[in-house]
Amino acid sequence: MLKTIVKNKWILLYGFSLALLLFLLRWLELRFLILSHAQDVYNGAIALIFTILGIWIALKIAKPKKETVIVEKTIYLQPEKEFVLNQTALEELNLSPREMEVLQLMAKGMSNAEIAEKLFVSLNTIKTHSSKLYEKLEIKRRTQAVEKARQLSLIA
Amino acid sequence: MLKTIVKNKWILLYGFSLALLLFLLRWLELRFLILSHAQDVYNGAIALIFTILGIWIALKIAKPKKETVIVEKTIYLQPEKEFVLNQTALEELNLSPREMEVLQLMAKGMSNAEIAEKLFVSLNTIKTHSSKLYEKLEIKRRTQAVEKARQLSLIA
DNA sequence: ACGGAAATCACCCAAAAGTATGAGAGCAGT
DNA sequence: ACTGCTCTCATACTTTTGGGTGATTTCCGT
Repeated sequence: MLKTIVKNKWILLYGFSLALLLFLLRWLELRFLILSHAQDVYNGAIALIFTILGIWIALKIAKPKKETVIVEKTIYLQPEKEFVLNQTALEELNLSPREMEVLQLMAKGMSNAEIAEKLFVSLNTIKTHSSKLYEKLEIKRRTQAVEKARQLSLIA
Repeated sequence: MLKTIVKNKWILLYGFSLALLLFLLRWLELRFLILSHAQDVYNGAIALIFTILGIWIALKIAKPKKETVIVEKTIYLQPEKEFVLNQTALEELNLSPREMEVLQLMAKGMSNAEIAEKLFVSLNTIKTHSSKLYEKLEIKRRTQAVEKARQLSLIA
């Protein structure tokens, strides 16, 4: 059942890619035809395209004229205490590397979706990791995870 | 359909890479063909001239960009072992007493429901407080609140 | 080669959190 | 008395998070 679905996705995506490809080829062909039949149109197209290209290049490369607005922002810096990871607690909890990673990103206030994106995995995967994390830490919520991890010196 | 595509990043990337590659090859081929024609120099000239024209236009048109320069005023806090509430930051944020209370309970890993019970108000009230809290702290989520409050030494 | 752990992902459902909006009560300063 | 702020609560809706289950793949140790 699941296998079938996965297979279908492949086919769908393959078809999509193929369609895109054929479209591009067709477009190139058309361009080529214009070249051999209507030189003027072709020249015009070149002119237009390269004008746009020029504009684009200029906008990309040129240093923007700047109008500087200065905003002052106060930043409070906590002098770093040397963080020492609690190796003992870590081993006792038996967290996997990936789980630790997720825990750390969690503690930074990232959402599951953000973590998923950062680690380049799916949202579901992060959910699985976090669930196991909660199990191992014997907690219920993500804020408790952060709290507990801090207490155990698992994170800074 | 879209959901499916998003979920299969690898497949999507593969499809795109393939399409891009083939497109590139086609483009090179076309370019070679063009080079064998007589019109090329003329076309090249047009391209060059209009590129330059485009650049010129862009430079003329370009609006000055507003650039916000944030000047960071760093303040180092004393390296104390005991927790010292950052009074300055607290005043700047303009958090109400109730909001502070909620923030502290949040940091302990309590859920909104638990906080509501503890403070003997309704869940909706806590939601209102937390929303305002997020607004004032310029954040989106509860874990970020804990993180930020800790950085600012608003909580232990 | 087999078993187990880890990592990945899916689907469904439920709970918690968050957003938007409105509104009333109380309190302090002008 | 008027204004502004805080605290309170509600309703309705969306998003995020968490729980449970099961599948697949890879890698590691026996």
